Amino acid sequence: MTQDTQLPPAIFIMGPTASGKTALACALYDQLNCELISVDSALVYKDMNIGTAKPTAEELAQYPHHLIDIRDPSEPYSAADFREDVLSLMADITARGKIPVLVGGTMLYFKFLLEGAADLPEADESIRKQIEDEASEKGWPVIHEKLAQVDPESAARLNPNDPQRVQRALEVFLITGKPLSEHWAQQQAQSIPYHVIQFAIAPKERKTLHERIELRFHQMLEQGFVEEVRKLFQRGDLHENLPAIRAVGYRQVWDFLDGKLSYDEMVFKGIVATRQLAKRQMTWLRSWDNLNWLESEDPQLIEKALKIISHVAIG
RNA sequence: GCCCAGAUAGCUCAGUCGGUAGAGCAGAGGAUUGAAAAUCCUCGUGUCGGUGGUUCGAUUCCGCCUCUGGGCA
Repeated sequence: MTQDTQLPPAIFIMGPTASGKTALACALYDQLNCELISVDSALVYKDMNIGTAKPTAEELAQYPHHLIDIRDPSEPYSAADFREDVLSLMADITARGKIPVLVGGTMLYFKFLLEGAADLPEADESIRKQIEDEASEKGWPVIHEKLAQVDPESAARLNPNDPQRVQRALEVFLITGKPLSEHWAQQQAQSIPYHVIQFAIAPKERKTLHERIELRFHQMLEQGFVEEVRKLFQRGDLHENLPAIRAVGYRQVWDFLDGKLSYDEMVFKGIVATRQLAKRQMTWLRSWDNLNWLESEDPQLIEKALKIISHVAIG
């Protein structure tokens, strides 16, 4: 990726969950002429506040974030939706003479923004259901074989046990009559029209991150996380297959409310799921290009970030 | 004090009719194109509680000891 300093600046703050991204973003908001955009697949949902570690209403009043509370938990949001929303927001913010500051842990969203995405149809619930019904009857390997007949390239790439991707590849073919691999081949290289300064923030030691995650999960429970999920549970129109209800912590509390887990099991599995999320986020970050790494526990954190920003973007 | 059952990977446990052992979970690494806080892949040496005996060979059989459950007094 080339960094063209003629382009307007944008700042990314990425990192695993519980690493202190929000605090850094708010500190930058105090120092820079900027607007904050959340890059988080769970913060988009209304009525999911405690378990997503969403900034509080007071914090949001002082530090407004775009792309928070923009969907009901019953309405799925996607990486492509994000790409469209964020590009339009970034253009508006830049037009106001401000710097867009993107903060979050949903790495696929950042990737879509940086590298673009193929021109593909959006999810089709009826086709997905049709594929799922067949899969539950015959098993996913049979669906994979079916995919191999129409899109051998994708089938070779995908594991037969990966229902989500096998389903998506077949879905794309059924909607467009063209294999996913062909859509990819036709994809145009898209570069982001901003001069992006990217920060990654994480504790120095994995152990520290694990401690922060465990502490935070217990704090969420004290703050009424179970009651928050109970309200969603009692609505009656939500279910475990929705992206919102599959979110870390929500899924485990949901299973507790459904009688599938004891309270202690819920707590253990909730913490474990959060650790595993953080691990996957770190995997993205390790091979990410052009990162400026910051340590969560560094007392000079904000100064260091500001120095890099003034160096690269303003100075 | 006596009887019974246990003691094996970080945790829960399986197993070896005697040839030094393997699952699940946890953990680690990786992948990631409209669900991504999702989904998937790879990775298992540990005085088999201690000690003595039998044996070519004991984690496995036997004795004793320690600890943990449960029962009887």
